[in-house]
Parts: sequence; structure tokens; C-alpha cells
Amino acid sequence: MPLSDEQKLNMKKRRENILEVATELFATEGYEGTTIKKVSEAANISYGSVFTYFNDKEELFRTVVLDPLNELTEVLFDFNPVADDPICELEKMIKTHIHIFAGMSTYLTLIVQVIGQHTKFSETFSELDQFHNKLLDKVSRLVENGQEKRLLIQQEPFTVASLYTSLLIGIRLNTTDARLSDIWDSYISSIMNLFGPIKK
Amino acid sequence: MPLSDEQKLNMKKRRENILEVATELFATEGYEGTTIKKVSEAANISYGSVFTYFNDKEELFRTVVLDPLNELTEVLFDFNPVADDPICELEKMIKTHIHIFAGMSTYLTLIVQVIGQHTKFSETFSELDQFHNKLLDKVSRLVENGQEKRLLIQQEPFTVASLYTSLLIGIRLNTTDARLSDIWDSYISSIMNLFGPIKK
DNA sequence: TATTCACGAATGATTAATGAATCAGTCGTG
DNA sequence: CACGACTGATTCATTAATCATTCGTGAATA
Repeated sequence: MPLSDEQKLNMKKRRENILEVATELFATEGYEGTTIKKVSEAANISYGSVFTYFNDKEELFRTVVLDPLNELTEVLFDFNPVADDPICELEKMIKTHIHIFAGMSTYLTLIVQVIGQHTKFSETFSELDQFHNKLLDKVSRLVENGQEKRLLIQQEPFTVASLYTSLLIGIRLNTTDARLSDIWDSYISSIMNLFGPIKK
Repeated sequence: MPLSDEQKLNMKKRRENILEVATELFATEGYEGTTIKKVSEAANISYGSVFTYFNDKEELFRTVVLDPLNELTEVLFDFNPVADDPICELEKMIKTHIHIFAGMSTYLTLIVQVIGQHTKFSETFSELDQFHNKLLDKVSRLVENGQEKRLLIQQEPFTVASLYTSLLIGIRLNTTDARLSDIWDSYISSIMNLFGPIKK
């Protein structure tokens, strides 16, 4: 009676397809502006099928927002706060982050909405906030490392880290036209200035 | 037959009250999540009355977003791009902008939504975009001025200006807890680093 | 000053449309 | 044949917008 492996795989694909089209819709139309009907049509499945994968609209939304966090952790936290060459590590980190942010336009637009309406999406936002705080902490430690080695000017490390993540999300917000990664690359050296590298 | 001055004044107050509560609702609940019923209740007027001041919901939204731009222009553009002391002018500008952004939490949350869902609110977004471009232009000129005087390191002025406005809106987005202006003040010197001031 | 009149703002019940969620029935597969 | 995914019409709630009606105020008249 249990489903065959092929069926399970099919359902997994179906589920992921729903999440994909729902991400796009939630991002462009907003939570209330996105209807289950629109989702089902975009995913080419029946209205009722959406509810076999998600109990209700709210669960679908929460999944769309929180599911990608796991794999995002791997790439976003991929830097060494106690590196011997903190400047080089910072540059690498910025480059990585910039490319991630350049490539995840739709999802990040959605994140922006959750942050903006954090009272409405308080539980979901809370998870994002935890994620953000962990990132802030790790960036802070790298900044601290750079300052101890006298390679960065003295600033409150947590403040700088906050400004850095603010800048990342702000760029994503301001860059509405789907620009090429080239443009994003040109930001890197300027962003580095935020950390106050000391020229020798 | 025309209305008395007192009545006109009363209607003006009523209208502004609607705009005020609608701003709050649109910002926290989103466009679709905000109902005319909620607006009328929050404004303590009848449902139908909302429509004597605004033809439809969309017009109410557009007014809420675009109306404040005029007085915002005055404070946001209040700096001199050809100042003799560009560094000082930059610091003053940052300080002014930071205080404006710190104080306009609700409205800016709304702006964030319009930018995030710019395909949905394309006409309204277009107006915001024009406003933004004018600001970018003026900031660029100040940066150029500073670079010509060799007080700022050489960077593409428009890129730096873009990063600056991205940072402003990003901070507003990331600072969800209603912090004191003190915290915002601590950002100022770090933000200055973005422009690459040359120490002498 | 008192009374009537007329204009337009204010009201909220009503209308027509649309939403989320349900559920009885169908279909596919092991 | 039996289990569970799939379907979409149905239900019930909620929405934007309308509209017939009421209410308030200033002007006109006596």
C-alpha cells in the first residue's frame, strides 16, 4: 500500500513546484494578493491539490519563507572569522554574499516583505531574525579579528556588521531592474570601505 | 451654499486623519490586508465616508504613498553639492538623513513594500523611482566635489551614492525595534566610511 | 429672530464578486 | 480491491463599491 519511490519523487517535485511558483507570487503580489487559485494555476494543478501538500495558506507561506534558510546558511556562513588574513577573508565574504544576493532576487523580495510587515508575520519573522543575528555575530567576529590585527580602523564591530547586512538587503531592494552581476561586482570595493580597511 | 471655512477645515482634518491611519494600516497589514472597513474604524468614521474623500482604495493608497514626498523633498535635499567643505557637508547630510529615516518608521515601511512589489504598484513606484534618482544625482555631485578636492578616494560617484541610499533604506528595514535616535547616531561615522574620506 | 429650503457630507445596509477551506466523488497504482 | 492522491463544485465569510436615506449647516424669506 505505501507509495512507490517513483510516486514519492513525483510528489516531492510537485511540492517543490508549488513552493517555487508560490515564492514568485508571494513576492510580487504579497501575501493577501496571492490566492490559492493563482498558485494552483501557476503550478498547473487543481485547487484542492494545494491543500494535500499544505494544510493552509499560512503554512504554505511559512514554508516558502523558511525552507530556503537551511541551504542559505551553508553559503552565507561560509567564511572564517579567525582567518589569518581578515582583509582577504572580508573581501571573499563580500564577494560571495553579493553574488548570492544578486541571484536571489525573488526570494529576497519576499524576505523584505516579511521584515517590513514583521508584526503581521511575527512568528515567521522571528525565525528570520534569529538567522540574521547569527550572521551578524559571525561577521562581527571577523571584524573584531581585523581590528585586533590593526588592519581595520576601530569601530564598534556589531554596528559595522549591522550596517553591512543592512547594505546587502538595501542593495537588493534598490536594484529593481534585473541587472547583471557585473554591476554588483563594482559594488564590492566600495562596500569594503564600510569596514574601514587601513592602507599601508 | 458653499461650505463654511470651518467645515472645510474640518474636512481637511478628517482627510488627513484617514491618510494617517491608512498609512499605519497599509504599512503593517499590506495593501490587500488593509480593508476600507479597518480604515474607517481606525479613523472613527463610517464606511461610506472614506469614499467621499477617495474615489477608491487604489487612490487612497497612492495618496498615502506620494503625498508625503513633497515635504520630504525639502528636508532630504537640504544640502549643498558644491560646498567648500564637502566632508563637513557630507557629515551634515548623513546626520540629517539618518534622523529623518529614524523618525519615519511607518511611512518608510510602506515605501519598502512599494519598492518590493514594484510590478504590482508600477505607477506609484515609478514616481518614487524618479524621486530617488533625483536624490542619487544630487548626492553624486557632492561626492564628485569631494573627490575633485582630493578629500574622498576615487570611486564611481554614482555607485557610492547608490550604496548610500541602499544603506539608508536597509537600516530602516533592519532596525525593526523602535530604537532611540542615539543608536542611529552611532551609525553616522561608520556610514561616512562608505564615501572613503581621506585622512590627513 | 424664526422658519423654510437646498446643498452636500455622512451613513451603513445592500450588492456583486471573490476568497479560503471543505468534501464527496474520481482516478491511478501496487 | 483498497489506499491515498487528486479534483473542482460547494460553502461560508469577507471584500470593494454603490446608493437610498439621513443629517447638518448656511442662505433666503418674512
